[in-house]
Amino acid sequence: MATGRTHRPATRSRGIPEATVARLPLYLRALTALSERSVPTVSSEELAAAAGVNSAKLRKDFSYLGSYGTRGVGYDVEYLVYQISRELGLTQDWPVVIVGIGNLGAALANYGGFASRGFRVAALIDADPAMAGKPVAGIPVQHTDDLEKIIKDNGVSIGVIATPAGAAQQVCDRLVAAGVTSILNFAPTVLSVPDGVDVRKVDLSIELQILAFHEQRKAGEEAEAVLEAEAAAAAAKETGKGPDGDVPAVMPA
Amino acid sequence: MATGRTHRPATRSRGIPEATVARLPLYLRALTALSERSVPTVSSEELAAAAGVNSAKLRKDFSYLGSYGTRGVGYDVEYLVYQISRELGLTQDWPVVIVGIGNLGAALANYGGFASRGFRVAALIDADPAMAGKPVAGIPVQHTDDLEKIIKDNGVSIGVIATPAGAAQQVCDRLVAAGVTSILNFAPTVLSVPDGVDVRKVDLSIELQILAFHEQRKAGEEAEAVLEAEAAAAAAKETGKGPDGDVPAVMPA
DNA sequence: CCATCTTTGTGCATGCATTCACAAAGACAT
DNA sequence: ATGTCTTTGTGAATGCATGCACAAAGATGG
Repeated sequence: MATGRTHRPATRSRGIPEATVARLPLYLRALTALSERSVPTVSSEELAAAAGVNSAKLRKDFSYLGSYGTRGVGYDVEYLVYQISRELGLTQDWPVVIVGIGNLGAALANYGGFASRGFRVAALIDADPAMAGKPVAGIPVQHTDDLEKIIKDNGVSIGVIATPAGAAQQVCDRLVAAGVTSILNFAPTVLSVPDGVDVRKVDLSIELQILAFHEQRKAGEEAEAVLEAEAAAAAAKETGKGPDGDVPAVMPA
Repeated sequence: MATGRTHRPATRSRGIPEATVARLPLYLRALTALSERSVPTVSSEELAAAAGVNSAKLRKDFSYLGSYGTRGVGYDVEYLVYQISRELGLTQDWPVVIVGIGNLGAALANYGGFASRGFRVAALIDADPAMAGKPVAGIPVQHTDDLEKIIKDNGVSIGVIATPAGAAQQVCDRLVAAGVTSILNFAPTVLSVPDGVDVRKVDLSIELQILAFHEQRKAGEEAEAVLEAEAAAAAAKETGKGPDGDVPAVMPA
């Protein structure tokens, strides 16, 4: 942090909970869709459904922003879009650099939703001299040597790292030294950064592994249920009594 | 869920907390790196540092898996790699399909970390007939028409959606109907799925918006700190007393 | 102007996650 | 063996997030 304080002692920070912040973009997206359909107002129930959360949570989330709803009616869509945008800092322009223009970096550069909401790809940077000058998504790739200058000239404070894992920490260090204070990391590494720099991580392989865990659990439970059912059937045969009714019926694989 | 029960009543599920599951891949990656360097054992402190968490959390996480450590020594790296892999279901092969082979889909297909850990790209699927047959990452793209057959023939239970937002729900429905029970969604939409199907979402633009929020907050606090410092300076001038020592020194921008 | 009906905003209870702090376990030296 | 030293595993305390349930607010119709 620029002041050298890690956590300033709760001075006035209106303190929107992190979990709420993470949902605001979701609401914003749903609201934008409503706005495009010229829907004037929306109830917490409807909006919650569109955003995939429950309505009590949504109302509590909004309560942190202030009282923007009208009882008996709902929320004014346009007004709420504006308030959330402002709260998220999307009413200003955020220049972003993407470092590492491989498959993923190129995909990110081409990603439309990037530009749509206050974010602007200010530069693409790659370590491969052969890439330099080549346009990707209409933007010429620049060489890593100029990283610091690019950051400073464009006033960039958000950087996206899409390099191989091995290069990520080094790139990160240079970004931070040049003044970047928020980093979105796609490389499969834990980045270490000084206090005051935010890092968010997007990791393909981790997401898949979490899915695999649940997938396995589901398979295991199913097998277990089959065993239970068989045991129950055997017991029934044994004692002459039926199953206790609490065992779900399952088709043996 | 195949049994029709949404939450089976805590029957035996050894109940590893979700937050822990989400960290296991992180530990696994750190452990794999250690394993490659032939490090035999590691303490919770060291491993925690490598994974970017604190050691108490790590120990508690591992305690859900069982007692695999040795007091006074630490954890056996190889053994732990095996245990976590098994717990995550990575000792088996998970065929995966990627639907939507645009920039992002292609990047995912080319992503190495994909194949490395138990996951195998079984097929690439796209709605564009012009793509059909074209190889991406060495795998020929197949047409959406054959989606159901592909899923069934390959026994796929995990699907990755990298289509535009508009197509995502429809693709999702077809995947689920064909037997997929875990979905990794890159499209910026809320997917609705029946009970028993897991969805995880990766959303670029949401991550950036969260960063923007914090970035703005930092800027705001800095400005506020400047104001405070100025006020304090003014007050000091006024009363002849110095600042109270609790106000951080700041360089005015 | 009053009654009714809808929908918000929030106090409260509950449950999950994190962190602390320490006793118990074991290695290792003497 | 015995004592020391390291490091785990875990009870207990705290803090955060979720969801319920309802009172208060306001719209709307008669």
